[in-house]
Amino acid sequence: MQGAMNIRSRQILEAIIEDYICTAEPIGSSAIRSRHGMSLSTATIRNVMADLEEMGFLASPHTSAGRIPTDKAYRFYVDSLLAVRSVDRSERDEIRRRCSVDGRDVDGVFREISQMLSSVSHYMGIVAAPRFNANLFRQIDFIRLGTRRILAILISQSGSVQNRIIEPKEDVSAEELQKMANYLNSLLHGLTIYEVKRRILEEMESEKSSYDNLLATALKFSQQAFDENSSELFIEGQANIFDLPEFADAQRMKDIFRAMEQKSQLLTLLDSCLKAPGVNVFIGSESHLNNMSGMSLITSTYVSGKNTLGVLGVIGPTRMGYGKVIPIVDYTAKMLTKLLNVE
Amino acid sequence: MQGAMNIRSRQILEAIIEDYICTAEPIGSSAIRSRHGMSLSTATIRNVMADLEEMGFLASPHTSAGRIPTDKAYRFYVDSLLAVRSVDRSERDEIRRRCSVDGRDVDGVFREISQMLSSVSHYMGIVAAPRFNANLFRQIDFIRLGTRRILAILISQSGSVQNRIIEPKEDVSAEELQKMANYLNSLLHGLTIYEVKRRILEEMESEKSSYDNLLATALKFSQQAFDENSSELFIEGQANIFDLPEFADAQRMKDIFRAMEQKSQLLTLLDSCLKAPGVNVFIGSESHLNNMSGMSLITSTYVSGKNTLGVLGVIGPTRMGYGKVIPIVDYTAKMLTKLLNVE
DNA sequence: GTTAGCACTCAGCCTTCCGGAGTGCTAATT
DNA sequence: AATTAGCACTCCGGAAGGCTGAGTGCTAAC
Repeated sequence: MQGAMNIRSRQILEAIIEDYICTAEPIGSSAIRSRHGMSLSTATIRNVMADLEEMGFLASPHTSAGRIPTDKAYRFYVDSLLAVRSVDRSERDEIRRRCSVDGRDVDGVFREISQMLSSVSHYMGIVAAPRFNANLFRQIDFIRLGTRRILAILISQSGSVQNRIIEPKEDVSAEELQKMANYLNSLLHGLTIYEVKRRILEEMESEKSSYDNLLATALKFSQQAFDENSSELFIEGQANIFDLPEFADAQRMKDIFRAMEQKSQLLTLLDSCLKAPGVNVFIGSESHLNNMSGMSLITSTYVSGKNTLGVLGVIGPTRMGYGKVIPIVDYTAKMLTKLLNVE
Repeated sequence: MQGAMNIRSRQILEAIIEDYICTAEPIGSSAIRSRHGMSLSTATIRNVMADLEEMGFLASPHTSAGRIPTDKAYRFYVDSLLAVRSVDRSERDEIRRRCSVDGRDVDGVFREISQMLSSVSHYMGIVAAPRFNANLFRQIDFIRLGTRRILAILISQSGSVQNRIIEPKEDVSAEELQKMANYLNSLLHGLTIYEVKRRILEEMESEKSSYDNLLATALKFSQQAFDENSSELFIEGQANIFDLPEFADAQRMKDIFRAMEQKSQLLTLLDSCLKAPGVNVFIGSESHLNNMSGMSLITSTYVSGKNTLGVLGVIGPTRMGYGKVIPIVDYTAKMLTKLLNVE
């Protein structure tokens, strides 16, 4: 029996995990027996539980409490035990209903989807808007706001809009700005933003000698305009998490709150998901994020054509309803993909 | 002595308020005597305190604890006792340093200022971006994202950028869109957004009969584009609040969190400040917001020309350092005003 | 009007004391 | 050899009691 993972052990592990997902309380041997109609005695179940604990699937908060699944247990559950259901009818309707763009602003679309994810899953929704850099250049506009103040508007192929305020050393007239925009629009047409940046640098190099002031200025502006921009992260429904019993403690709440406040860490993690298509599940410490112990993250990517644009997902406690949430995330990612690919 | 507010009572009230602001703990008669070098006996102080309690300036959590200032006390303190200092040198430098626009995006400016307010005050910073409606129209652009999908970009005089995705029933070519934009830009030039909306309705009415399809479509698009948009609210530094002892309790934290999550209530309050120029202080229940008991809000307005554009401020516990925070909010509002009025 | 003195109150903390849930071990049963 | 009944043991959590110290209100003296 030692070390082996026979059918009975699996059943018991599964029972514990599923009960714990519901109750958030340590599960004892008798609870398993009664709630799952097992024909085994509690003593036998205890023996199995002791084995499972030795194998690292279970832990006990203290001697006389029941068992709690470890991260390893959830991992095993997700990989081997879980029957991934399809999305419920009502959830599917809700997702479809709230995946729309008409009349919204671009950010609003992502924010809405994040909200939708949180309300459908009852955990936190998270959507990383597409990195502007990963996009194709579409158009740049310069608008003169006043003396020595210019608004640059950048638009990508997918419709993301960025703006930058630029304060040049010398004033530039509206006509000159128009010329600059025309020049840049023809120069940069059809490039990726990444290429755009390189192109601008090259041009600056060659333009330096020609002393064409207007073009030089145009390039300088555009360089500023395309300067690093952290892609936006929409996290919604944090209140959902705070209602869960395992986060009732004030310190725990603060930790989570801080983790969500520094979005850069999360972004790095989500960025790494860009390379892995489809659904990803990070359980507890697997995310390697501070303050994220006890939390799991389920992500999926949304794409446009061949480009993976961004990542969305759900953050919840490790004892989250994986069987329900995974399909939700998956379906939402597909809906968003569809939404962005109307041509 | 009954009811009267003589100098000694004031001094004692002030002492209690200031001590409580520092310690967040009920203040007893002996603490006042020792910490403020009073030549009175504790018994006398107690008599005064009893009077102040009767007048509604003090409350005691229970019989054998010290006294706590009420909202009424803070109000009296702010109105009558408080010596408003000017901003510290170092704070002023920090504010100036972080009030800049160069290279930022428009929202980024407001977010940064909100962050700055929170880090300088050690409470929460809050900035309501200008309501687009309160602005002057500058420019509209239509960009064709694909079949039956259009991106409208609206720019106001002050440089706020809004965008809307529109899904028309029939496809429209890029050239037609250009024509529409030109038409609208000339039609709406120099109007306030508010007038713009009315103008569009009027035009739609008269255009209806002429059956010029292009113009009708243009008007329909612009109507959608100018549709209601909730102005953005940037709240930063919530973690500052969660570290205060009075919010150490989990329930309290949840309440605040929820209050900040529903921004619409806060927006209504801030909107009401638009009419009142200069610094406003809402103490505790004065804000009439749910879940805002125990919190105070200090606001000021920033303007452009004659238009009051928006509101910014600081949210903290009622026992906040009013003497320090009021000048900070005031100075920041002035700096932002200055920043937006470079012509 | 002010103050010293004193009895009184009460939150906070510590300790103690159960009860209950759950365990691990052992010996009996299948 | 696996399963089970039985039992002693552990330990959390809540209830109850007691003590302390800070602070009060009142009264009588200054």
